Amino acid sequence: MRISTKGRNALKLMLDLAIYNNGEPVKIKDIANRQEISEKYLEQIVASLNKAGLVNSIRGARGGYVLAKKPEDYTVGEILKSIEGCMSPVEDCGNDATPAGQVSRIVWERLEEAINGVLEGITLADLLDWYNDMNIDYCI
Amino acid sequence: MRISTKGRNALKLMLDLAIYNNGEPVKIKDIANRQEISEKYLEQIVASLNKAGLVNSIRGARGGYVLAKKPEDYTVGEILKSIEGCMSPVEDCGNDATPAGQVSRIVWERLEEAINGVLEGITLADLLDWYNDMNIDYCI
DNA sequence: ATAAAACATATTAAATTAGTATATTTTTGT
DNA sequence: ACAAAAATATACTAATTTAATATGTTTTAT
Repeated sequence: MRISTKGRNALKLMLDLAIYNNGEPVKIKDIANRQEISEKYLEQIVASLNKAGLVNSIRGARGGYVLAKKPEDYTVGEILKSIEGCMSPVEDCGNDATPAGQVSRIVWERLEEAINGVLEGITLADLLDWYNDMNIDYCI
Repeated sequence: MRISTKGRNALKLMLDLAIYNNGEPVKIKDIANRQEISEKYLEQIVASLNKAGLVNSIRGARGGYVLAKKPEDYTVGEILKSIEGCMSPVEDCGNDATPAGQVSRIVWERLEEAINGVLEGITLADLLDWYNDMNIDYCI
């Protein structure tokens, strides 16, 4: 019942993009240094985010990535789902036709609903706010 | 973000024990046939449940397993946890000291709370009720 | 005694995860 | 025009986890 490190790193990457969200594209190299994640690994992750349309890429020298929309318009759920597929606790929506399987499905459905409730209820803007609150000391 | 099949089979096993919960010990062989799960695989699973004290075993011929307490006294959470360890979405309770890591932790904490809320809120007796409701047609 | 059951341990095969490695393409600055 | 910097693409690998299977042993009722 774990979120993969890939998913967690995707969230960090998106938060980093939100933090450094001034017109300039943000380089993977810089994110890699700041977040202490391998550059090549991050490239794989951002490729998925790009394919999902969550980020825009600018190629070539002075290129990088920018958010495709405003931080408040991303939910944590959509970011994680772009990496992990759906957040269901069982695959195939648990299509186990046995009696015990059908009974269990009620559990999995309630669980998925609760998970989605949390993840759709938190936006990238929330993460950014928390980040800023956390660093309020350094801003005096 | 998946519940393992081992965990799901553990839940089916416990439900089966609850269904056939008349003084007699229930044989793994019978559970295996009813739930269509390999006998040897089930033995591994029930060994964990036994170690966790969730079931009692009766050895020897005519032996088997019985629930250690009443169905209403088991939560789905405790059953799954005895197999899967804790249900936290990140290991080590997410002790990532980086700023982005600390912000992410808020998400994981809320998620774990929601997951536990669901899983601790459903008991084995609930599963049994749902099972009986499901089969109400056959009881006429 | 023997059969039926739990119990114990080792092995395996496949899938997943978490990366590395290598090369190509695109764009900017000089 | 050219070099450097960046994204993009693809292939590979090593470790771990998962989902079993296999082989035996111990215990107990009949």
